Amino acid sequence: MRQALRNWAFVVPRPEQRTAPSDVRLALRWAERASRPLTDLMDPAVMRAVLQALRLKQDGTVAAAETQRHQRMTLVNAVRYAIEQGMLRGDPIANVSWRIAKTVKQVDPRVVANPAQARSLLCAVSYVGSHRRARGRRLVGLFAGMYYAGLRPEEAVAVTLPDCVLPAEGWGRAILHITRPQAGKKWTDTGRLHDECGLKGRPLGDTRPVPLPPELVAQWRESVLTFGTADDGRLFFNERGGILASSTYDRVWHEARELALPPGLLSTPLAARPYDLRHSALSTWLNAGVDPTEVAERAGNSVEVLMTKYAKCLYGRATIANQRIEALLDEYD
DNA sequence: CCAAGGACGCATCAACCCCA
DNA sequence: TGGGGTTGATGCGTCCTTGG
Repeated sequence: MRQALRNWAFVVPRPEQRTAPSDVRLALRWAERASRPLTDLMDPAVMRAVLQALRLKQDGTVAAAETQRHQRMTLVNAVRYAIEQGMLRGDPIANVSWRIAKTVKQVDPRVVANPAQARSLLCAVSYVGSHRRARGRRLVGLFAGMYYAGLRPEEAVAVTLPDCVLPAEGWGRAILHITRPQAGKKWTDTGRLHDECGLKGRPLGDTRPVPLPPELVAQWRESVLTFGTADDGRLFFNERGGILASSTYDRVWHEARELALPPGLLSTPLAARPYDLRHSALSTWLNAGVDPTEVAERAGNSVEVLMTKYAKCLYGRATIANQRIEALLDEYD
C-alpha cells in the first residue's frame, strides 16, 4: 500500500501543505482530469514511453534497478485491475518487449569488517556527540548487538531487558519477538512513527532465541548500568526515551566511521551502513566453520538464502572442510 | 531459477529542543 | 535568544520470502 501511495507522487502535484483526506479527493479528481484516456495504453508506443518514464527518479536521473522493478510492479498491478474492471481489452504491457534491469543479489565482500575493525568502530561510536548528552555512548550496545549477535537493526532497536539473560560471566541469551519497523506517522495504525509487529516473515507471537557472546553481554550490562532502560524496558532509546529512528543511529554510525577508519578505508564500502555489521557477523560465523544450519537459525533466515547471499564471502570454508575430512580419514588410518 | 511482493533501511534536509 | 545538538519526514534503495 505504501508503495502504491508513493507512486501517486508521479501524478499528484507536490502539496505545499500536509494532505488531509479531503485533499486526497481533490488530488484524485485532478488526476482524473489531467490524465489521458486509459485505452491510450493499448498503443505500444505510449506503453513504451510509460515504462521508460518509470525508470527515472523525480530529479530525472535513472533510478536503481530495484526501484525500477518496484515502479513497474505497481504499474502491472494497476493495469491488471483495469483489465479486471473491463476498462482495457487486453494486456498492453504484454505487447511491449521490455527487459527488467538486473539486480545484485549477493553481499559485496568489501563491506565485511574483520573483528579488529569492528572493535575500533564500536569504540569510536562512544566518542560521537557530547559526553553529557551521550548521543554515541548510548548506542554502542545497539551496534554491538548487530555485530556480535547478528541482529537486524529493527530487532536491535526493540530489544528489552526482560527478554535478555545477561550473566556476569559467559554467554547470554535474548529472545526476539517484536520488531519496531519505521513506517512513518501517516501509515501506522497507532499514528506513531514506528509500527509494532512480529518478526520478519513470521506470524505474530513467534520468537527467536539468539545467543549473546560474553563480550556483548558485558557491553549490554554496562549500558544498562550507565543509562538504564526506557519505560517499556528497551535497552536503547533516544534522548527522550523514545524508539530510535533509523536516521538517528545512521548519523552516529557515519560519524563513528570517520573517527575509526583511516582515510584509505573511509571511501570504501567497508561497514558503510549499520546493516553491514550484520553481514559482517554472518560471514564471520560461516568462515569460522559454524554449521550453516546453525548460522541461519541464529540469523533468522533460510539456509538457501544464507548460502547464495554470502557466496562471495565464503573464502575459508573449503580449507576447513578439507581439514575435517583429513582428520576423519586419519582417525581410521 | 527468477519474478513478484511486501517489509524494512538509508540519505538528506527541515524542524525542533535545550542550554549557556 | 541564538546556535549547536538532536530528532522527524520523505524519496529512493535493499533485503528476503513466496510461488510459479
